[in-house]
Amino acid sequence: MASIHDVAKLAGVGTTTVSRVINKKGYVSQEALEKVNKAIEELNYTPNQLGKNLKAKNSKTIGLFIPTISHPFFSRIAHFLEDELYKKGYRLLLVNSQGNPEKEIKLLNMIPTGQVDGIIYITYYQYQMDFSKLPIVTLDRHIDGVPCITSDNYEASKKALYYLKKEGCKNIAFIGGKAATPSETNKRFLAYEDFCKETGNPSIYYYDLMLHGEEKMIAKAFIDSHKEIDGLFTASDLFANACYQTYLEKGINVPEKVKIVSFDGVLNDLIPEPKFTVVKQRVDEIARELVRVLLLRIDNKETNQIEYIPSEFVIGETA
Amino acid sequence: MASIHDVAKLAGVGTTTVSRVINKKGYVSQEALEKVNKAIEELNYTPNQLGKNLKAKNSKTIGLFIPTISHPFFSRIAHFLEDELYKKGYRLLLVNSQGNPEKEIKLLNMIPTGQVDGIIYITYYQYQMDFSKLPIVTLDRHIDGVPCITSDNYEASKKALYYLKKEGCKNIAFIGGKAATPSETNKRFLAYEDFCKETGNPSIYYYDLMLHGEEKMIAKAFIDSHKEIDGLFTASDLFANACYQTYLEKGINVPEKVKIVSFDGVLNDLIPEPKFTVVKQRVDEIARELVRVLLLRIDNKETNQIEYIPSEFVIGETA
DNA sequence: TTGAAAGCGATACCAT
DNA sequence: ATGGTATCGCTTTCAA
Repeated sequence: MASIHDVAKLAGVGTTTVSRVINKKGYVSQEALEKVNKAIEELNYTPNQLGKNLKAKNSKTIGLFIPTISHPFFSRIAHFLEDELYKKGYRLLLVNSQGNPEKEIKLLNMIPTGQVDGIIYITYYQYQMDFSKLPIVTLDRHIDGVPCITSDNYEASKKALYYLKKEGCKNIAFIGGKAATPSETNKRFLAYEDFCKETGNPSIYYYDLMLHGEEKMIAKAFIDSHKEIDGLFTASDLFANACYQTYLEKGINVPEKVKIVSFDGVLNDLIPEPKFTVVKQRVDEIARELVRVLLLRIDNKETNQIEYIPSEFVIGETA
Repeated sequence: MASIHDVAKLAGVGTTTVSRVINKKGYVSQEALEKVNKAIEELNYTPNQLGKNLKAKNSKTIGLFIPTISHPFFSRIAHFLEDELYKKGYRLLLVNSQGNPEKEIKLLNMIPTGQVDGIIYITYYQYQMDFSKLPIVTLDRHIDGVPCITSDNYEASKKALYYLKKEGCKNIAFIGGKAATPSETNKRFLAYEDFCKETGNPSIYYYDLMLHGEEKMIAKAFIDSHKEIDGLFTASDLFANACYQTYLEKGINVPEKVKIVSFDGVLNDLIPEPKFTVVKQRVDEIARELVRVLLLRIDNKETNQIEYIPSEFVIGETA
């Protein structure tokens, strides 16, 4: 592989001149320019990024720490993140860490080793580590001194709940998983609690630590023991789908007998029917903000501690 | 940030000795070892990977070129790829390139620039570029001189079709998208054609270039104009789901009136019901082989031109 | 056992 | 306008 020295030698100029040509920076005579370009062509030369990285002390790469890319919400956000980072001249390095906290700790080291310039942090584990000086930004999760981007979980949930009430539901239930760490997503339940207090709606809910994949089982047991439910607010699309299927099996019509509103909106892009009525998170906007704030942080600029991205309420066929 | 020189100076030894300690390589006296470790501790030193990369002329990073990570099959394969690469000491760099061939061409450059040591190539675009000398491996797709890993599309499809026949279907149809480039996935249709010839099953199919997201529309039109169908082999889970929903709307019972078998199996992990009867691709095995073969290639070792990974036939509720 | 020094590939200061 | 040279942080040869 040819290096900048080979090009310089062949062109009969110094490496500085070659560097100037490559980066279109500084004064280069027409004559030198042509000689250098010819040499580059001839040697099929490509500047080595590793050398640049070392000199520049950055890698133009961002790490994405995610529980698993194999989940529709996470893969969607990853998609937009990669797009947005590419536009800003960065690459995205993917790290799935669900079920492997050691891996996460080990790879957090990619910041001091220079392999990544910063990290977008979307995972659950908790350590006693000080993140506040690191170039990190989180989605949904609260970590001391680390900026957090999140949807307007509370307001959007309230809106969804009042919509169900307006549509005539008298016994609105909540079903959703609880986050293991302090997270904005828990405000979906908080909104439900407040809604019950405000309106006198009976408090009927499932809200606990759980694993992905258990939705159907939980939904079934919950629905079986709560025949009075006529409105359902689910904290995720996967739960909404599980509930919808459960009612379908029982021959209970949705939305006539029971109305369902879900928080998320990613399943609608994947599965054409049923079109769920959802609080749709603006995944593209969230990704854009995560990137914007992280790059500010890398640049040692001031950032907000937390930022709320407005979601959309989309009426589908389930409520 | 402390460098190896700072450590050497503080410990009162040469950089060589520090390097030996870090990499546990070569002879180091007990005394020197302790001094170095103490200095490392004191300076909170972490070896810089950028320097290592430059010296070693590799980045221990593999690029994954994928149409979009936001598709259940691709995100699943990405999950397993990252896992497997991590075990081998590599990182995964993600590139979504659907709708952006220029991006793909530009980033292919990460090989000569040293940003990635190799590429796992799962996209559709076609250029007149010679890939045969590059450290690349593909999933499903044929490119001259590039190793290809794929499922046993033909045999598995045949098996699925004969299963439908055995279950009593007389009018078995095929529905699926056609790949724009030479790809093993097209053998799903080839198997159907051969099946019709072998058994005298009438040839009823949709097989054309299409976009993700059009499944429902296509399925509906196809089913509307082919009332005779009593068995359906779909080339993807998203199609199977679209067909299932269409029959559901029409009040036609699956699997009693129409049986559906799908190729893929990723939707079953996401959505609990219906449990589709599927040819389930061994995504974990595929990922393992992609990594194994790519690393061989990077190492300039001989590899097979193509490798078939056996899939599993899983009986669910739709056939 | 140890360390000085060269070298990986690129950039940039500074003199010319 | 141009190029010699030092430098980024690390590994490795080779001589001591």
